[in-house]
Amino acid sequence: KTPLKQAATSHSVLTEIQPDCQPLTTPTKPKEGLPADPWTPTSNLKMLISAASPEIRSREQRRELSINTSEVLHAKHCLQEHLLGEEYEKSQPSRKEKSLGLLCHKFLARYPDYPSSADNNYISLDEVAEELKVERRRIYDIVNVLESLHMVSRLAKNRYAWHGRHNLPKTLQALKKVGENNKYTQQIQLIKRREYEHEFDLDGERKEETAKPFGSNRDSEMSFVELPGMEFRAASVNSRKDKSLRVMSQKFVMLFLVSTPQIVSLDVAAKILIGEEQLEDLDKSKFKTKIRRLYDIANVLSSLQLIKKVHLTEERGRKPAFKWTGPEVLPNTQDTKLETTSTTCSQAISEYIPSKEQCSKNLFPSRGKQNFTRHPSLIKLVKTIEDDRRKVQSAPTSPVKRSASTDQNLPAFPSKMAQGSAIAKHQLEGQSKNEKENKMKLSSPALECHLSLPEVVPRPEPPSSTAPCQQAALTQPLGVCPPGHTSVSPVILPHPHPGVSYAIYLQPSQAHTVTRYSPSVMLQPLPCANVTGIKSVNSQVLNQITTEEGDNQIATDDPTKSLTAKEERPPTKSETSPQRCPKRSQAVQEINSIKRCRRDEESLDTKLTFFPSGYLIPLTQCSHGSKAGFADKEKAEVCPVQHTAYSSPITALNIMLSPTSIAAAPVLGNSCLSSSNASSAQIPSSSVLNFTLQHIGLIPAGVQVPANPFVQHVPASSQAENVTHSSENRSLQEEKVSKNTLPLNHFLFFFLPFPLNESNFLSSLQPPVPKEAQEPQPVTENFFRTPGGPNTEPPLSAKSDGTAGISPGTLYIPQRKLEVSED
DNA sequence: TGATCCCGCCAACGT
DNA sequence: ACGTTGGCGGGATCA
Repeated sequence: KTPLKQAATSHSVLTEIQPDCQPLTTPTKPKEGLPADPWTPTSNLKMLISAASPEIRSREQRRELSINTSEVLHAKHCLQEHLLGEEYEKSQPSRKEKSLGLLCHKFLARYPDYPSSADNNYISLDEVAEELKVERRRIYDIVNVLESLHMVSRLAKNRYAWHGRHNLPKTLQALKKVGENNKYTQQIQLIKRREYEHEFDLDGERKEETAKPFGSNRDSEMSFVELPGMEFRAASVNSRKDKSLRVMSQKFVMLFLVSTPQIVSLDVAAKILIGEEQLEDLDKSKFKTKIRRLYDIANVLSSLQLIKKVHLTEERGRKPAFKWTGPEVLPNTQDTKLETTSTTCSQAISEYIPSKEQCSKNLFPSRGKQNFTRHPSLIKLVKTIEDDRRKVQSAPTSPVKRSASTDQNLPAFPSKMAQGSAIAKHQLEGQSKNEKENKMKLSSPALECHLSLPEVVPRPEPPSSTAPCQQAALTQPLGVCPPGHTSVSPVILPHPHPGVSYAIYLQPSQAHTVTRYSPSVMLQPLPCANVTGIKSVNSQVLNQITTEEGDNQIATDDPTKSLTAKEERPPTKSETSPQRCPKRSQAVQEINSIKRCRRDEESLDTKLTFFPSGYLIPLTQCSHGSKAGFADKEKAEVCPVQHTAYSSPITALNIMLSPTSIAAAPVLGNSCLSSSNASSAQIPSSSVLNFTLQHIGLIPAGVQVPANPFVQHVPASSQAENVTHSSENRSLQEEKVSKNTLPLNHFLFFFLPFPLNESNFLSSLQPPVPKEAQEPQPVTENFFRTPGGPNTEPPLSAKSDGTAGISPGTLYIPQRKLEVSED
C-alpha cells in the first residue's frame, strides 16, 4: 500500500506524474503528518514552486511529510502544466533527499529531545519505517547509532524505547572515560605520526620504528559501553555479538571526546576503529568499508548535531573530518582526580565572580531581549563554588518547557536547564536562520564560563567560523595568532568587576583615561633587543610544528600551513583539560572601553620584522597556562601553534625575548590554573598585568596571567638560556614548568610586528569593529595569512584606523608608560 | 576524479 | 522456516 521508495516530499509527487516512470507507486497516504504543518492549498502551491528548485525543495522537505491525496492530484495537474520533461527528471528524488541524514532528521523529529515519562516513548520499527517511507534497513542504521548513545534502547524485537537526550551526558562521560582508558589520544597520535612518516618515506628518507604499538593498550576490542541502568534488556535480544555499528559509533564518539581539538578525520577514525592498524596491510577494501560505515554514523551524529563536517587540509589535499559540536563533556564531579580541576577552576572563577548571584548576573545580564535559559553550566558553576548549598531555583528566564520535566532519571537542575535549551533548540530546528541566531546567542562568550564546569553542558556550535574565531580571540593564550579573516580581530577585554575602572596613560603626549587612574604598575620601556637571533628560533619551532602536526591541522587555504595545538608531546597532563578560562563577556560589554585586540596574523611568518613594544613586563607562574590555555578546544582548534612547544607561543606571538639579559616564560596564563599562587593580586596586580597584556594584544581577553609578587626580586637572567634554546629544551622546560616547581619569574619583552605608536595604540582602544558578513565559513578558513596573500591585511598597522602607518623597518622604541589599575 | 553514501543482497540470529 | 538484524560493498551521485 505504502510505496516503499517514495520519499515523502514534493517531488515524490512529481515522480508519480511521470508516465510509467516507476512501478513502485501508489500515492495514497493521508497519514497524520507532522502536526505543525497542515497541508493547505497554499502550501501546496509553495510545494509546486519549490519543486522546480532542488534547494528549496530539500529545505522544505521536512515539513511536507504529509500529503493528502486530492491535493496530490491537484499538484500533479499543476506540475504537468508547468514542468517540462527534463524538469520531471530533475524532480526525481535526488540522492541527497534520501540521505540517511535527512531520514534521521525526520526520525528525530518524531520524538522529543527530552521526553517525559508521560509521553509515548516506544518506537516500533515497522511503524517508523512505514511512516518515513523507507526500508527498515535504514531505520536500523539510525537506531543503532542512537542506541550507542543510549538515546534509545531496545526492548524487544521491533520495539525500542525512546530516551531522547536524557542519557546523553552520562553516556558521553562514560564514553570519554573509556576512550581515555583506551588511550585513544595516543592512538590518534600514532596514526598521525605514521602518516607523516609515510609521507617522508615517499620522499625517500626517514624511516623509523613505525610499528611501535603502544604498550598493551591494544585491549582495544572493548565492547559496547553501557550505562548503569541502561543495559540491554531482553537478553535474548541483545546477544548479537557484533553490534558493530553500535560499537563503532561509540568509538567514533570517543575519538572526539578525547581529542583536542575535537576534530577527527575520517581516515584516522577508520584506522583506529579497524584496530589492526599496526599491520600496514591496511586492507584497502576493509578500510573503504569502514569509511562507509563511518559516513553512516556521522550522518546520524550530524543530525543529532553532535558533530559537523569539516575539512582538513594538508599536503595531500582536503581530507574529510568531523568536528564535535555536541555538549562539552567534562569529567565527572565525583572523579577525585578531576576534583582538583574543578576546585581550581572555581577558585579562579570566584576571583571574578563573588557570588552565584553575581555570576548569574554577569552571565546573563538582564537585557530585555536576551532570554537566556539559565545554562546548566551556570547552575553547576554555582554549585561548585558554593558547594551545593541550595537546590535549583526556578529559573525565571527559563523558556516554557514543553514536556513535563518529570525526568526522574536526571539530576534535577542540569537536566532541566539542558532540557530547556534543548527544547528551545528543538523548536527552532529546521529553521536554519533562527537556529543560527539561537546558537549565536547561546554561544555568547558569557556561556563559556561553563567550560570550567564538571558537567556535560550543551555547547552550541558557533554559527559560523567567525564565532569560533572570536571565541578564540577571547581566550587565546598569549602567542596565539588570530584566526583571523580580518586582521583586526575585535577582542573585548573582559573585566572582573564591571564597576572597576582603569586608566591608561600614554606618554609622551597623550593620555587616554578610560576611567580612573590608580597607579600601580609601571611597564618600563626597554631598548630593543636582538631580533634576528630569535627569528631563527621562531622558524625552527615553526618548522617543527609544521612537520609534526597531524591532521589536527585546521585546514587552510593558505599555503602557509596552519598549525594546530594538539596533544603532541604532551609532557604534562591536563592535556585534555576542558577549557577553563572564564570568559566574562558581558562584563566585557559593561566596560565602556572596549578594545580591539589586534593580533598580527602574520606572526607566523618568520620573516616578519618585529618591533619591541618597549614594555618590559614581569611575568611569572604562567607556565601551566600554556597547557591550560590550550585546553580550550575552540581555541586550540583555530590557534595552532600553541602548546606544541614551550616556545612557540612566544615566537609565534612575536613576543621576543631579549636574548641577552631577559628571560622569557610563556605568558600563556589562565587564572584557573594559577591556583597555586594565592597572591595573584599583588605586585603587579594580575589585573594590571592582564590588562596590559590584553591591551597590547599579547594575550587574549579572558586569559589571565597571574602575577607574582616576587617578580621583581628574581633575576630575570636565570632563564635566559632557555629562551635561546627553547625549542631544544622544550620538554625540559615544560616539565619544570608544569610541575610548577620553580617560581618562574620572567620578564617579557614584547616585540610587536609593528611599531607601537600613539596612533595604533589608541586605535586599539576603539570599539570593536563588527565583523563583516557573518557568513558561515568553513573551518578551513585561513587562520594565518601569508603576507601578500589574498587575505592579507596590514598587521596591526595603524592603517586600519586611518592613521598613517609607520614604515615597517623602523625600529620604534616607544617611550610611554602604560598604567592600569583597578580599585 | 574523489568524496559520499544509497541500496539491497544475504548471512547471522531469534523465535 | 521465517522474520529480524545488520554487515557489507557495488556502484550511483555529488562536488
